Amino acid sequence: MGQELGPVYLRIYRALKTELQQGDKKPGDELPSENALAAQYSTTRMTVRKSLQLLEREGLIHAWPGKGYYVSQPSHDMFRLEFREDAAQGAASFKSIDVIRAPEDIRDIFSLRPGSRVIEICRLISEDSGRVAYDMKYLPYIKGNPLIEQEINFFVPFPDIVSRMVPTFFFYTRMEIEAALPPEQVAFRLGCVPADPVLVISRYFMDQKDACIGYGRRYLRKDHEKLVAYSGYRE
Amino acid sequence: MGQELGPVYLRIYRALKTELQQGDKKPGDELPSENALAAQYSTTRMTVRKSLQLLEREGLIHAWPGKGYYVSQPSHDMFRLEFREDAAQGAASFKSIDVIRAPEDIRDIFSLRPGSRVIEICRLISEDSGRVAYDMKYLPYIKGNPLIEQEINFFVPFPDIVSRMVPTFFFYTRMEIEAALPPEQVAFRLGCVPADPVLVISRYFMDQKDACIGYGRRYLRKDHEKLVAYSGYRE
DNA sequence: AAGTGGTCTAGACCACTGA
DNA sequence: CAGTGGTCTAGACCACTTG
Repeated sequence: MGQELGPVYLRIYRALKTELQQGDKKPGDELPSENALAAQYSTTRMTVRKSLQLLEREGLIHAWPGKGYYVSQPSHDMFRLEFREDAAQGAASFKSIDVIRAPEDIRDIFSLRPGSRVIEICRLISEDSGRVAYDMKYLPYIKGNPLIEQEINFFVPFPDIVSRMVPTFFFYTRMEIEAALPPEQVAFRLGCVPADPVLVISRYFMDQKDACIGYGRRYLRKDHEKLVAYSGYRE
Repeated sequence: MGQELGPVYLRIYRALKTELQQGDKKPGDELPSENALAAQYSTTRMTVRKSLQLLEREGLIHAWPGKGYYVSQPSHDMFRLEFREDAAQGAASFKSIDVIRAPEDIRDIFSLRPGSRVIEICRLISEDSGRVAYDMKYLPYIKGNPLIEQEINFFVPFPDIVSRMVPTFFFYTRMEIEAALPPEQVAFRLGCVPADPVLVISRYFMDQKDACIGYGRRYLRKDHEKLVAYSGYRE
């Protein structure tokens, strides 16, 4: 027999999870009650509850007060997607950082008046195989904020830069993913023809009042890098 | 003052969360110890722990055994993406369901021998504004499995159909998102020209042994429907 | 009425960090 | 060393479901 290691609540958790993995229990089936499990493992309800809460958090089971615990029907429509600012192996060749008059689309995003200025940061990401992505980021320009200017020169992740602009770190990011033909300039910089579709990934950093405080857009060449997401129980 | 409702651990949780939202505490700052909070709220450590675990699960704070609790630096590179089988308002006009000899790409996905057959389900999704998406789904064909044939005619979500094929409900989905030009047939059915890029969303349903047990591919017209994902603390 | 999960108490021992 | 979080115990009362 394998050694039973670690805290009691983890041993119970693993035992129950194994039962579910092996198909001994199907969605809709009832689990033993907390009291039954406590007796079975010679422990108390509080310890058993900890095991069950773990399974519940993973979406494997759910509690029905007054009745018992039941195996859940797993959902496969919520996905986890990882998108890192700095491509893992990608060499990020710096392109430009400027204060410019905001183009109309950027003005709309930040709700700025015509003529307002924004900070624009452009980068080209390359790998061994060639150019992979072109990245544009925008921040509202606030006079006399040298902090930002200094830090932008270093490789501080964009979310962290955005974070300095708000009084609290409570903000969220909305990502939009679409397919498009690249603007001529972008195609040129990516070294592909404008008829080649690219993946466009937009990120809107929104504060608690749903105002946009940072915006980034990345063009991904279709022949490199895919976006990957997962749902369910990946080992 | 607003009424303080609900269990004690939720009141403590809300009080602490409000402090974080208002920026009273910044990432890296230390929180009061469990004992201090228990005294402050005239309760016990176990109750306070429950509040803190909630915040910890949300990624807002982390515990450092032997030291204390600290406000976390939130990460903005893990996103939540919702992808529903049946477009919310989209009228799913049924197109075809057939048993066919697997094309080479599908054979590779399922690791099938040449000549093997698969079930192919095609659907065209339309909205008021017009055709939005074209959907292809594949399952290995297993003789004498009338269950599947019967159920496929109804609008059972694909993950649930796939679920019947495995002894346990433990499987995961891998999604790949890319930009591409649509194959001629797909462009025709979507009512767009082949030079118009589309979003291609592939889903691989994988069992515990990393074998593919179901595959779906959706072509999304670029002028409709974007994929949207979120990270961080959305209210 | 008996059993269930949800909450809560008032202790306990442990391994760990810091002064 | 005193203080911290991590685990665990042996009770308790409540609202709820079921027979």
